[in-house]
Amino acid sequence: MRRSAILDAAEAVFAEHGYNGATLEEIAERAEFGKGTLYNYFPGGKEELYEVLFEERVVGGLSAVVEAALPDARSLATPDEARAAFHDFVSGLLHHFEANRSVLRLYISEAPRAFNDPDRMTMMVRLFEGFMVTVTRAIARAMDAGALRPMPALPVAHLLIGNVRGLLMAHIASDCLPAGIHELPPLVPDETADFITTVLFDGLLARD
Amino acid sequence: MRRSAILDAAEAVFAEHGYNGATLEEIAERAEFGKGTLYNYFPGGKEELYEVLFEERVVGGLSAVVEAALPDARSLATPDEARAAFHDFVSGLLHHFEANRSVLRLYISEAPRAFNDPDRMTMMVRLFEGFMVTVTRAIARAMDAGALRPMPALPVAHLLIGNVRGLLMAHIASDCLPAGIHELPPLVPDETADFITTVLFDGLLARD
Amino acid sequence: MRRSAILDAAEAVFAEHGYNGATLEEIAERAEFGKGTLYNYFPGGKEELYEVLFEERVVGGLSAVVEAALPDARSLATPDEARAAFHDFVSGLLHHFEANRSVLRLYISEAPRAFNDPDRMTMMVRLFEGFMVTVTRAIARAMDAGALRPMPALPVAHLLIGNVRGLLMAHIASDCLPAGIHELPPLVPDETADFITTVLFDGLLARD
Amino acid sequence: MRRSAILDAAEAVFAEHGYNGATLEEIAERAEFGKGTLYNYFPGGKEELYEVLFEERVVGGLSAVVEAALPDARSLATPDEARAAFHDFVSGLLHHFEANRSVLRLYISEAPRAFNDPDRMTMMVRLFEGFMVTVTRAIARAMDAGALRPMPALPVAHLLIGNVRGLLMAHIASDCLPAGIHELPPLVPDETADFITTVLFDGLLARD
DNA sequence: GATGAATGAGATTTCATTCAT
DNA sequence: AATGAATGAAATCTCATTCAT
Repeated sequence: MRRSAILDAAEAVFAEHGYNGATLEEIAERAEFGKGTLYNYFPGGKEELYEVLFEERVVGGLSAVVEAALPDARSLATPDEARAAFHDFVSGLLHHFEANRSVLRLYISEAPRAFNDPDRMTMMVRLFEGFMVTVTRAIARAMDAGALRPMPALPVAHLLIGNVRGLLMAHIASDCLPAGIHELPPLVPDETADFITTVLFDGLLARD
Repeated sequence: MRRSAILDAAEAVFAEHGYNGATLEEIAERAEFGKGTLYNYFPGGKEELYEVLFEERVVGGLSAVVEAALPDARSLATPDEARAAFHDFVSGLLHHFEANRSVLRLYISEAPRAFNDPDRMTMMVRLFEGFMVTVTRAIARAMDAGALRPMPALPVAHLLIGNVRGLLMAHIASDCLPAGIHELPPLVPDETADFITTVLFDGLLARD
Repeated sequence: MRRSAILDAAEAVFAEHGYNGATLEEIAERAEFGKGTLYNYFPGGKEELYEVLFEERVVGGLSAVVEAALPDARSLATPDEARAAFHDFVSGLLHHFEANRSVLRLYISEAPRAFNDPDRMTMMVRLFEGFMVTVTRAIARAMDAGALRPMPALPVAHLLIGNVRGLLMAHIASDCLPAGIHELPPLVPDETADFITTVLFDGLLARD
Repeated sequence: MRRSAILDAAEAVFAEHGYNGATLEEIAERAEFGKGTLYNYFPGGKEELYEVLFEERVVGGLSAVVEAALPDARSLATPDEARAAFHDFVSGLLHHFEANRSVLRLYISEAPRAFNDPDRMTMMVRLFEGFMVTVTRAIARAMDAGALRPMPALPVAHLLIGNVRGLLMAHIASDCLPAGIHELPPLVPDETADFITTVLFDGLLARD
């Protein structure tokens, strides 16, 4: 209860100001707690708050999405099945992030902090490992079944995630802009999922 | 001379520690200058150093690559021409980043700082605008010529960039890891460019 | 019952970490009470705990020793009687502290805290007054009886106490040291009492 | 210059409030420096300030005294020579501390902090080692020469130091007291040295 | 121009104490 | 009487920036 109120506040403040710009003062204030209370729930302080947020909210959310869309039980044996499944996955990600704007901000803007510190990077890799494994396994299954062209599955997974992240970055960039500088149409999850799925499955080349 | 020695030092230190972790002390030391001297060359201090670095090195490098591979003069009228041109582009990016590791680190891990501050974001969008416009225009040309399937060109540009960034992120992540946690094969620019081009142009679906 | 369980815990924790290093959290934990309960028994909090400990355990113990060895009723009329009595006193102190290591730690390392605060110093002086008076009176009696050389009795009392404290400090110092740095033989109360008594009564000068 | 101004301020503040009660704020204020300046001179912060103070001022002062009074070259072959030398030593200590009140306060009230931390204790033992060795060696020489009764020299050194410290503690205690609670006459270094020397060399026993 | 000592705002963190339950 | 979550004052320490030399 209290714990999640603190996490809510931390999520908002980290998303708005970034890890370094966020102050415990502001988090405590927004949570309507004293500063010291944070340390009762998260003795590790700022860093622990950040990690828990990533674990529970960022990765937790992504995992829920991937497990809903790409369970091991789902058949990916035909091109249509594969396309439908990955469409669901991409669409799920977009819906999830649309509904959790500040989680998205955390993911996009704060995850790269890990590149400056091996410990943080190790933590991140561990956190995202399950997620990546599930995605990669689904891709491999579809390839094994002959639905997808045989390729190294892990790089394909990175491409897929990179596609989603690329579009999301472009879209939240506009949130941060004063006005009309960026002309992207609003992100409509299902249309965007169609778009990504089409490019990725059918390729950019014109066909007759 | 001095100026670029300072920038070299700043590039290295920002890349290693991130914007917040970098100290002017260390930059000055590595540049073999006094701290005060930095302010003669970059009166705006740390923030200006960061901006100049992005402008001259990150964006400058990207622009050189895109202009080499996708000049307006290059014909993109047939699928093969388009494929070859974009392959050159991706390959150029990968080669550039392979040769400029710390620029890559800046691009991947420090650019997202912009999401926490509208001013910085505006700057970033301006800086990257030319680059994005050139990529987008090339895509649009190939579509207009019938080489590529007609789609909104800007989102496709974001996808393309996102693909490259996704793979690069995965690769520099392993640099930051203790050992053997991540099993990606070493990034070979031309093979990786083949891979990205194939997926993007032909799609993942198996074809007979 | 409860009260003394709390004092036991406080004694241990103060002895181990010093006044400032001790936390009520740890004291409560070791006493197996809630933190709030401490305030039911010792409304003055940390400071009161410390004072009570000094009064009941440090000074209380010292007073018991001095009253056993140097009661007003004990005859100190001859050199042998005086020597025996003070030997008993010193030996009693050493035995007491040997059996109460953490009381000793409190006495040696935490009493000096009083020097930083007149109120605490006043308290300390009051607490130790009875003890010092008894020692001083015994010395004065022995002097009046002609057993000891006439000298100002109070400074002699400080010397005597200082001797004991000096050796004790040297000995507990070795407890705190990593290994073999300090070469003092183990403190054997009766031998050490012999030693102190000999020096103090007979002097260091060689005699024939 | 600056460095010693900071040390002067730190000495005064530590002496007045003790290690824990002292704040860097107050030290900086008294030194008429900004807080940050302290860290230019003493990067280790409060702890380093404290260590340097002990090394340079407390131990440095004691070593100067002991080397002046008890150099290896001084003959301690007869009782009179020994008595004179140790009288000089005690008198030197008392003069030194009379002239350096806050150094005395540091020595008396802050050195015991070491008992709560092995690292600090190790440091203290190292710092005081040279001093103790010199005193002990002088005692041993006097014993070897037959001037003093043969006894273990190190414990005798602790007794001697303990005597001085005991009297000093009694005297600075009165400084901390409101008024007239403590009746010690003012400490007159040479008389007090006579007193200590007499007790220690001739013993307390009355002689005819 | 070059320097680096000085600065102090501002951040994180600790913990004695309170008080509603 | 017993509790321990909540509190926030207060402490240490960092570092971008200034400016006299």
